[in-house]
Parts: sequence; structure tokens; C-alpha cells
Amino acid sequence: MHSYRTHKCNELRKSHVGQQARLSGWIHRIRDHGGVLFIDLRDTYGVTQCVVDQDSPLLEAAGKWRNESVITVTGKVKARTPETVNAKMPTGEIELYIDEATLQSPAAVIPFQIAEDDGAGEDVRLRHRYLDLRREKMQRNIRLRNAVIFGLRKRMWETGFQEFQTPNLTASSPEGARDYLVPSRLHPGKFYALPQSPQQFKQLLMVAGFDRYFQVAPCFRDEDGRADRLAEHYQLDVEMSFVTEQEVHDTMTPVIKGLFEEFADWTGTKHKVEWLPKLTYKDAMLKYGSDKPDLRNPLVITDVTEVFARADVTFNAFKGYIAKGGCVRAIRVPQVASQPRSFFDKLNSWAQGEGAPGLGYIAFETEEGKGPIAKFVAPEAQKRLRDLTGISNGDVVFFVCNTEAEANKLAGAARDRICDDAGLREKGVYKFCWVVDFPMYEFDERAQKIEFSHNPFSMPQGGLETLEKTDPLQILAHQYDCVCNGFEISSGAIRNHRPDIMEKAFALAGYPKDVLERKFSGMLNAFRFGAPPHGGCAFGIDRLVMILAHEPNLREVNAFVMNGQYEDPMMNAPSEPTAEQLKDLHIRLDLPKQKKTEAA
RNA sequence: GCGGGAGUAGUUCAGUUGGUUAGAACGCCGCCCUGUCACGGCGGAGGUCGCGGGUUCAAGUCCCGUCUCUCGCGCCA
Repeated sequence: MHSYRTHKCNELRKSHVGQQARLSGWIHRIRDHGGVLFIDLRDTYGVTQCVVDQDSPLLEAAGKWRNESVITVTGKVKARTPETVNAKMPTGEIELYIDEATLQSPAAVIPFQIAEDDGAGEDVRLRHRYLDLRREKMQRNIRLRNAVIFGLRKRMWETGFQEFQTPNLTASSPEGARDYLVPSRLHPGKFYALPQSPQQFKQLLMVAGFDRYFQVAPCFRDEDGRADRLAEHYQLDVEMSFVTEQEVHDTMTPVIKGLFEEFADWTGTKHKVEWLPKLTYKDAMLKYGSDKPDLRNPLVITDVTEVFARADVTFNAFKGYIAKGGCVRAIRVPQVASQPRSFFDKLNSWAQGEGAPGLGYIAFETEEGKGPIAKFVAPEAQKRLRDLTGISNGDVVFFVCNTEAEANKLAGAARDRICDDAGLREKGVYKFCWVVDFPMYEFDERAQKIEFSHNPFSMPQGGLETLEKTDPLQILAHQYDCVCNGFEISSGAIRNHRPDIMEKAFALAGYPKDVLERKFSGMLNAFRFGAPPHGGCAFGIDRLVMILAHEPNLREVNAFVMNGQYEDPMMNAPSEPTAEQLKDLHIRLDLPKQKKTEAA
């Protein structure tokens, strides 16, 4: 007989009755009845009830075994009597009568419960992550993650892509987020950077002629954490040669759609997968107030500036903004006119918390609008408002007025808030779409200059000619995102493979030629030796898993993660280097005055 | 860097207008129990109330400072 097991803990059934079997696993629970003792033995596959009965010499020893100890048990599989069958367990028709048992590894008293969710806080869970990972939910999440990664790899290979590897010790690249730096021992004073993404390498693979690349790529960014952000995360990184923007979408849509269809019901609730028509960035910002709209939210924003600019509308608070070039946005909410006053008051104080003066509204219980600002809007203007926003009786329109950027932002946030307050968000569906036509540049208010709005490697729409003739802030890029249920799950672009266009593009953002040559010499040189037009995208794998697992943050779908401050309380990372290490690296620390001293 | 929330037993939490010995549940330890499957019963141990200072006859509770966790903003694919 095998030293540890003949079966897994989910395997034994009625058909095994009478056989000798051996199981190994963790003690999930023990129920000691004095004369008879039940052990629920758990491994990653399932749980089997094992019995120590009255005449067993093991009875006394087994009664002292603590939960989560590892044991091996050997004995006969017996059928349970009809009244003791547990229909809730797959193995509930049988039990293993223990003849022999070995305590392989006793468990100390555990800091939180494994068999049930005791609500233990995240810091304790992370400090003992190996215990946390034993819990059923985490086992399921990590298994889902593994299956998602396999599902992506399989689909990518089937679609004609090859999986590549690229360096993790590389050069800092000046765009985007802050880099993690790694000091070089051989080159005092110089540092490698961990890649924020393999962006340049995958483009170089296109120049090398590999045509279709993908990688499950680790990406590192030294920025403050969020629920949907980690210091290191994984992307399904993709790049293709000789393709149009549309072909990138057409290639990746079935991969992601197929993946979601495969795992849609993972949590046990039926989910539809809907891929909606693509949306321009401009429309997304106007209609949803976000470049990653949650399309399960049925509310739509409309521009109604013209109504509040009319002479027969006397709401001066808005007129002031309009005079300064601002705009008014309306959110029509169906059938909430009869909501109690508190519904509107709550939204109003929410808006004030967001920094707005309030959230004005007109309620159209009947043809005639009511509410705090209705009296400033003449009947004719109300008629126009009804036409613009598509109001029926019983609806309410909420208003936001500010500069265009601010109005979009607040209207977008209000759209989400009202949706949840009114319980309008559609359930049981994953709604995807591509958001396209992102602007090439934006005005950086702080630096008071034009900057790349996404990554500088994107091809401007219209190429060189557009760059030369158009107001930079009006130029669109072949830059797109993929959005699911309000999460940005992918970002990508057709790349700029032409040194001449690149030079112009950087010049518009205020970078002279020598800066470009210095910072991107590797890639720029490559483009001078015959570069294929190419483009691609990268999907955030952790986010895909988080959405499929219905988890509120990325830490729930990663086996080992750091806390919100990017510290690992289990491994004690980051930690202080030894003097020897620092000497090797020629580094002397210059720490801030306030020195944190931690108790051991 | 900024703002919201939190910090009391191993864990999750309660703790009144400041008042005498700080509680509950789960876990842990001991005893009892032959059919449970979230077993049950009896008993017990376990607390720097995050830390430091202050007010007070008296502080878990009030004040000041500080640290930590968490969510968000800034930042960032």
C-alpha cells in the first residue's frame, strides 16, 4: 500500500465499501463523542469522514489531535446507515473506519479558523497566508486563477500566437509610472529597472519578425496601492504585426469572450457574456462620464447646456459656468419621481461630499417638472429638456454643471451612485466593449504643457500629416481599452513604428530629438532597420480573475500578496539590507529624519 | 502627501452620561458524552483596551500627539 494514500479525500464512494483505503490530509474538524470520534479529513479535493470507534486503541490519542494537524489514516471503507448519511457531502454515503493512524505533523493552535470564515482581518491572513490559502474560498480562487491562465494560454496558442519571455532586469523607461530599481553590483551607481510591462521588448520581437507574440508577463509599478492595483501584477501581453486596430480587436475578442463563457458560472450564479459595440472615448466620456463605463448601469448622460443657456431659463448658478465655457450634463433616471425626499437629499449630500455645490434635479411626476430648480426653467425649456433626454412621466433628471472635464467626472460618479441607490444595475452579466479613439495628447494642468495622454508609442491617427496640421489636443491615437463591468481590463494600441512620426510626436509633447534618441535609442534604432507596422494590447489577468471570482480586490485572487502599503508581513519584505550588501553595491543610505523603529 | 473608517482576549466584536472585578461568540485547556457532521454538556485559562502624554478622586470611554491597518483622492494602465 502507498505510504500516504490510496485515494484522495473526495474519492471514496459506496462502490468502495469493503475495501481497505489510506487517506492523508488535514484534520478539518473533530467531533468527540466519548465512545466514538469523528474526524473530517480534508485535502484540496474534498473531505471524508473518518471514524475511530469505541474499541480502538487510538481513541485517546486521536481525541488530543488539534485541527489542521496532518495525519495519515488507514482502514476499511464502510457504508453509513441510512439515517447517518450526509447528503451535503459527496463522500457522505460512506466513512472510513480507522485501524491505523499516523500523526505526520501536529498543528500548533491556529491564529484563525480554517474550516469556517471567522472574518479574520487581512493583516493576520497575510501574515499566515499559507493557512489562509487552506480555506475553501482561497483554494477556489487560486484554482480559478490557474485555470484562467491555462485557458488564456490555450486560446492564444490556438489563435496562432507563440509565448515568449523577456527580461525582468532591464532599463528604466521614462514614461508612465515610477519604476522599481535594482542596483547593479558590477556597475556602481547604475540601476536596472523592473519592467512596468514588456512594452519595448514585445515591439522589438515584432521588428525581429516573430509576427505574433504573447506572454503571461509580470509587471512592476512603484505607485500607491488600491483595491484593483498591486505592486506586481500579471498581464496577458499581446502583440501582432501587419494588423489594423480592428484586427487586434477581432483577434482578442473571442479569446476573452471564450474565457468568460467558460468560467461565467464559476461562482455558482448564471452569468451572460455580452460583447457590445465599440464606443469612442468621446462618447464614453459624454454618455457615461468615464473611459471605463459599467454598461450594466442603464443610465445615460446627456448634454443639456443649450437648455440652460436659453433666455427663458433663469437658473443663474449654471448660467455663470456656461458663460465661462462650462457645460450642463443631465442624467435621466426612470421612474423615481415618487421616491421620498430623503432619496434626493442623500444624493445631494453625496454630491457635496464630492466637492459639488449639490445635485440639482427636476422631477417629472407629470408633464410639469417639480423640484428645487424647476421654477427657473420655463415650460418651453422643460419641453426641450424632455426631448433631449427622452423623459417620460415619472422620471427625474439630475444636473451637473462645471467645466467639461469636471462635469464629466462628477456626472460619471453620480451616474454610478444613482444607479446603485435606485437599484438599477443589471445583475448576472459581464458586459464588455472596446473603447477607441483615445486622444493622443492632453493638457497637463500642473506642468502647464501638452503631454502624451497614454503611452507615447501609439500611432497618431492620420500619421505625420495630422501631427503637422492639427491642434495637438484634437489628435486621436490608435489607442484603445477593453472594458468589462466598469473595469479597464486591457489597454493597447497600434504602435508608431516610424522614426520620423515619432520624432514629430515627441516634439509636440516638448521633447527634443536628442531626448528621444537618448531615452529610446534601442527601439528607435530598431525601427531604422525595417520595422513592420504592428500593434497589440495587454489584459490584466488579476483583474479578469477578480471579476470572474466576484472578489472586491486583487489580493483575494493572488496566492501571495503584499498589503496596502506594499509590505509582506509573512516574508518581512521589504527589509533592510546588510552592511555587506550595501557595500557590494556601493550604496550609502540617506534616510529621512524620522526613523521608524519597529519592535521585533 | 491629503481625506474617511478602524485599532479592546488567539479571532470576530460589544462595552451606556467617565464609576468599582472590561464582557460575548468562536478558538484554546480540563472533565463528561456511542452517530455526529457548525455535535452537545459542565468547568477553566486567556487582556500593556495600538503606543505616549494630559485632564480627573476615577479614563477602554474626554483632550493632544503618534503608530498601524483599511477604503478613497493625488499618483498610476
